[in-house]
Amino acid sequence: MKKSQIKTRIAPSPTGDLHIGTARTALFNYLFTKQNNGKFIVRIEDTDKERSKKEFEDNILEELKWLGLDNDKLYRQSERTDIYKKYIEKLLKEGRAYLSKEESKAKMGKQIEVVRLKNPNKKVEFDDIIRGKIEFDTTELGNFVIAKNINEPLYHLAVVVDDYEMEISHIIRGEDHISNTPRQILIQEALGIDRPKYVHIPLILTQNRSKMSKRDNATSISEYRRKGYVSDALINYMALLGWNPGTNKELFTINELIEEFSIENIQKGGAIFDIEKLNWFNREYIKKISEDEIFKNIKQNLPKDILNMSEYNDKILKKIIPIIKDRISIWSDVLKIAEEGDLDYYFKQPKYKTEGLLWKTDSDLNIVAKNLLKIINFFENISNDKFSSDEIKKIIWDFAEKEGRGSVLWPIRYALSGRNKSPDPFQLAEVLGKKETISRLHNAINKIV
RNA sequence: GGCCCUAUCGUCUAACGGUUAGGACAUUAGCUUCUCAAGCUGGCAAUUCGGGUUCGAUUCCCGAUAGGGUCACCA
Repeated sequence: MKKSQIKTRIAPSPTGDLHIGTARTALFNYLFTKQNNGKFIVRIEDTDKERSKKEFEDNILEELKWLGLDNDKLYRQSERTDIYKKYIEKLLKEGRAYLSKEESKAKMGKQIEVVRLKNPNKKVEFDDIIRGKIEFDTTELGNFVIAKNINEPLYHLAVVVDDYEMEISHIIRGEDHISNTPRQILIQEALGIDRPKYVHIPLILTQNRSKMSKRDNATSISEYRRKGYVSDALINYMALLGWNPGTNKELFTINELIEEFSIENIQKGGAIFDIEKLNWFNREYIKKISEDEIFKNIKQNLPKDILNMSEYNDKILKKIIPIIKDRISIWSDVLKIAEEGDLDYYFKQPKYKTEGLLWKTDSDLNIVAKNLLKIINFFENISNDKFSSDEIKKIIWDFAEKEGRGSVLWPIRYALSGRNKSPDPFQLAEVLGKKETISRLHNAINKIV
């Protein structure tokens, strides 16, 4: 066995979409491997014919690719039965395993013949790079089954054989595999093969501190992708779940992660998955994305009612990108905002009740009308190309100051948006343009008189 | 229940055996042009408990407690 090269693997079973925990394990393997110029292997563990599905394999591969965790080599256990058979026969021939006739547990009453390992019933001790020595008494394991028959290996046998054949140097996997390790070591010893290095990383936990399982809400990478998380944000967040650089730095590119990652800094205890923090990371990444890319993503998440309205056009959407950008954490928030009615008014005259034009303590709509008329006057005097937020503000500020900011600003903003909450009136006016702004102001006045 | 792993703010975490126990998210107050968002400034908030070892334990050891994982003819 060549020892010099670092070789790692992840071994997902295609019984579900790529799980967030598997993705994080893949990431740690990937970072460690790339840092050491090693090889990262993906091995699809599909020995269970009943539960393995091609669609899940496709999903796993697809999402790993989306995350940027490319593998150097892909294997499928279902294509390697001949190899396992050789090892099972060896074990049988050397008396380290035996055939056992017994009643099927799966199918009551059916007689079958399984392959069991002869357990030497000894204490097994192994070193875990992040946990130190771990000791087990394997007696309680009994003569466990390693294959359903000579052609159908079970998990433990297949894993041991593959890790050996593929020359895996470091097995970096979830903590839930600690208890599997002694079994696998027993098989290695029966086979007389070398032991790889073990690294058991902490689990990702749900809010109630239990292992994230498929039945929990959002556990597949696909779901996060669909909701509009950015892959780099997901990577960054997952890297910091259970690992830290030892400094206060939190934002990392994948290359920085490869550079700074270290197994020694991996945490021992499980980490709760915190969607709020992930959202924060996602915002940070959205900030860095180019206008074009943002535009594309926002448009994709716009509901049909907006896209299909006659007033819709890309120009306006482009203008409100900064406004939207500040209000979303993930792309699907665009849809949420739209559904709450906070986007319509950029495209068409909003409907609203006249009383809404009144600022808090004010009660006289006639004064509102008078003020709006005055504002229209100001606006008329601004040339089209100077109709910008800053300019508008400069021109009406003194007047607003004199009449009371709320009394002036609120009606403008409300006349333009028809909403109690919106961006400020200057921004709105700029987006809408001189003509539309003035038109909406006139509309408001007409409603009053 | 057996075996195994783990234990710092609500959450993710930092701290050669000596720090006012630090940062981030969340939260909270204030500021910033009316409302919102963003931004800025400040606040609240933790070493599970009990024994040791030590001049001195978040840190080392033991125990308790709590949480988690695992106990297949799944992986």
